[in-house]
Amino acid sequence: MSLTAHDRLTIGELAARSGLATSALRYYEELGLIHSERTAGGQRRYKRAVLRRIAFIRAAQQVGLTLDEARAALADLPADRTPNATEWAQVARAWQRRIDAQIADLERLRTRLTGCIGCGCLSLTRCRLYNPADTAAQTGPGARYLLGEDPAPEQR
Amino acid sequence: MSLTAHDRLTIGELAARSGLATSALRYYEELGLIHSERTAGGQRRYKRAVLRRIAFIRAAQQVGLTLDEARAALADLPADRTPNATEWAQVARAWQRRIDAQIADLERLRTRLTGCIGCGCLSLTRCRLYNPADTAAQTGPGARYLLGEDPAPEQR
DNA sequence: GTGCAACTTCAAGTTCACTTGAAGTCAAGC
DNA sequence: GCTTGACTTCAAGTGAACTTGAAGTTGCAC
Repeated sequence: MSLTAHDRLTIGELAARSGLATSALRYYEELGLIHSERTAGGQRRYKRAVLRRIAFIRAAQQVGLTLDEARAALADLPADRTPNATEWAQVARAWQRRIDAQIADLERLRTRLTGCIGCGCLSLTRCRLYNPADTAAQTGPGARYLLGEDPAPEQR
Repeated sequence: MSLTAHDRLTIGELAARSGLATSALRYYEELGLIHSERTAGGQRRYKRAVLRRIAFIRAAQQVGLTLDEARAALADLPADRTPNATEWAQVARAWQRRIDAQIADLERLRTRLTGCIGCGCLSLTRCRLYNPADTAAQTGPGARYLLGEDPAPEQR
C-alpha cells in the first residue's frame, strides 16, 4: 500500500542520492537550507524537490558562496516545485557573473605567473606576482582566502 | 634598494609591507612557512626575502593550496635568495596547471548553468546542473573556498 | 512480536587559518 | 633614565562546515 518509498525519501536515501553524509543533511536542515516532514515516530522524510535544493547548494559552494549566502539565494527559488524559466534565469545569470569574475581572477594570476617565468622572477622591484597592483580587495571575517588588499603604501 | 641599517625588517614592518597581521606572521613562522632571526632581546628580524616567500604563499592560497601545501611548494624554492629561472619555472608551471584546471571547472559549471537557463531547468531527469556526471568535485576537509572568491558580489 | 539497522537529539570535537587577550619585555626617542 | 609603543609568549577564541559519539527510539522484515 505504501508507495511512499517512491515519494518521500528517508535521510539515508537522501544521503545516498545526494552524496552528502546524513550529518551534513541534518546540519543543512538546522541552518534552514532544506526542510523535511516527520513521520509519526519523528523520523525525517524528504520531498524529492530537496534533491534539487541540494544540487543548488553544492553548485553555490562551487562558485564560492557560503551556506548562508546559499540560503539567501535559495530564497529566490520556490521551496517545493521546479523553478520556472524566469525564476531560474535570474539566479543563473547572477551566478554567471560570479563565475566570470572568478575566471578573470584566475586568468590574471596565470598571466602574472607566465610573466614571472619569463623574467627569472620574484624580483622585489619588478615582479608582478609580488606586486599585484590589481587586487580585488576583501576583508571580511570568515572567508579570507583572497589575496586581497594592497598594502605597502610606501615603497621606500 | 639601499642596504642601510634597515636591511632587516621588524615584524611590524613586515606586516605593513605584506598586508598580513603580525599575528598571521607569527602563525606562519610557527608553521615553518617563514623564518626569522632574533635580536639579543628576542625580537624577530626578517630578511627581505621573506617578503617574497609571503607573496608566494598568498598566491598559493589563491590557487587553492592550504598553508601546508604551500610549505611543501616552498621547499622547492631557495629560502634566502631569489629563485633562478629554472627553479621558478618549475613551480610556476605546476601552478598554471592548477589554475587551468580550476578555470576549466568553472567553465563547466557555467556551461551547465547556461544550459539550464534555456531549459527552464533543474528538472530531475534532464538537468545537467543537477546531474553532473563529471564530479571532479573537491570536497575534502579543509580548503573549501577552493576558488578565489570574493564574498561581495559585484565589487570590482 | 522480535531483532536490528536506521533513525533521533544533543553536546562536543575537528580542521583551517587565523585573531584576541593577558601579562610581561625590549628598543629607542627625549 | 624614563616612557611608550612595539614587541614577546602562551592560551584560548573564532567561524565555517561539518563529524563523532552517546544514549535512546523507530520501522520494517521475518
